[in-house]
Amino acid sequence: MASSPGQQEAFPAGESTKSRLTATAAELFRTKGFAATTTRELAAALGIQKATLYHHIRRKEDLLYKLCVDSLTRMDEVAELTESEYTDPLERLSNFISSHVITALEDRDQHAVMLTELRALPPDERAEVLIMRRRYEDRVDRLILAAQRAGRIRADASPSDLRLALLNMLNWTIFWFRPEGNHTPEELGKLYSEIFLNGVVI
Amino acid sequence: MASSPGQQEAFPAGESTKSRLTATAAELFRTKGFAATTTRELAAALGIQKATLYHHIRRKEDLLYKLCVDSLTRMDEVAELTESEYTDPLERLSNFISSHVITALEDRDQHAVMLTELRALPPDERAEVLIMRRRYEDRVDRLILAAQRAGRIRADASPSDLRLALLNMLNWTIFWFRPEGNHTPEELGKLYSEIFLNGVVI
DNA sequence: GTCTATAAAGAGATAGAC
DNA sequence: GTCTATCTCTTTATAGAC
Repeated sequence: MASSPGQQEAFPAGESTKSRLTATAAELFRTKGFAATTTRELAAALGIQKATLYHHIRRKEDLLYKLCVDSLTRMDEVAELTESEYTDPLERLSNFISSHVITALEDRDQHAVMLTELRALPPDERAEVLIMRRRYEDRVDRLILAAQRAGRIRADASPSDLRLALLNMLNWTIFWFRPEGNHTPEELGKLYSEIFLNGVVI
Repeated sequence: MASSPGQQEAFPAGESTKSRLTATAAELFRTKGFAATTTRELAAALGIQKATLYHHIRRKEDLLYKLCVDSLTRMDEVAELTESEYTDPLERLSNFISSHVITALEDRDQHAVMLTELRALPPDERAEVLIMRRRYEDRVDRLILAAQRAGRIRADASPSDLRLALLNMLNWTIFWFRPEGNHTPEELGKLYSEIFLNGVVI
């Protein structure tokens, strides 16, 4: 449907300020950190004045909160979908690893900010995000427990200990991954899945 | 030797301000982030006035720089020592993993700050620290390459790719490790060594 | 080595016009 | 939806006495 007068343009020349806001904030927050990113820098990166920023948000923290919620919502949706596509416990686990890495790296800026800048959120919003994170971790624990009960992976370590080891390996990737680098997210997901499941020893 | 008048006390009642400064800064920088930690908070945590802080340091960044250098110096010393104690490539690698985890977690605050707050350093100092980091990474690459050449671990991935996977798993631990938690650094080092080398599949 | 007092700059956020 | 102008508070760092 074509846009009618008085409404916002259906096909603006560039993306609207609102839609660019989140991505631009995510990039700055990831590279400089939330506290070290000023509203002046953010406005400049968007090509608008500081004051205009406050037409779209109430506070700087609003941006961080939205980034965290969006990122975790997407991670959970993808994990749910991946889980539904397999039944074998080990296949579920290895495909979870790949799709976690791919999704996190496709959304690198937002995902990195969600993981590392959570402490800058006001207490209530931080608590909300922590609940979402916990829900995701519980999902991983269940995948691991299922593989243990099927006798496919070691059961002398708790699901949460194995989950921490796994997410350690996957999450730190955000600190050095570059889209223009040597490997695609797909390749990294495959490598990490192989290492976590089978190790590097021949 | 006893202290003589005019010199600093040999056995002060508490630790001197200077010696407490680094550890206190490390703790604050790790928990709040460098940018979000104010000199007021730091002074308050030390029980001194803000101005007194500037008798010991020139700038807030001085503290960050010292933390990074001290942390990396210690990591490298321990790695060197561990390497000298073993000759078998696989033993060298597994013992490196354990001692990396133990040393990093014993020095948790400083190590975490070195890993996550480097971007807050002025360019020249950041470059210096990056060189030290690179030296440490090269050491890990050599350990991995030696094990590959001995035919003990997979050689279809480059040393740097395997090193990134390994340090991913080890480094993220700083975000959730608590000294009072379920596991000692020794136990975690052993678990991560087993997983990296042999995987979790039975 | 520590203090009180203060300078100077930078930060988040708002008022009100267009 | 965006602007210019500005308020108010916080920040790092220094001056100078004890």
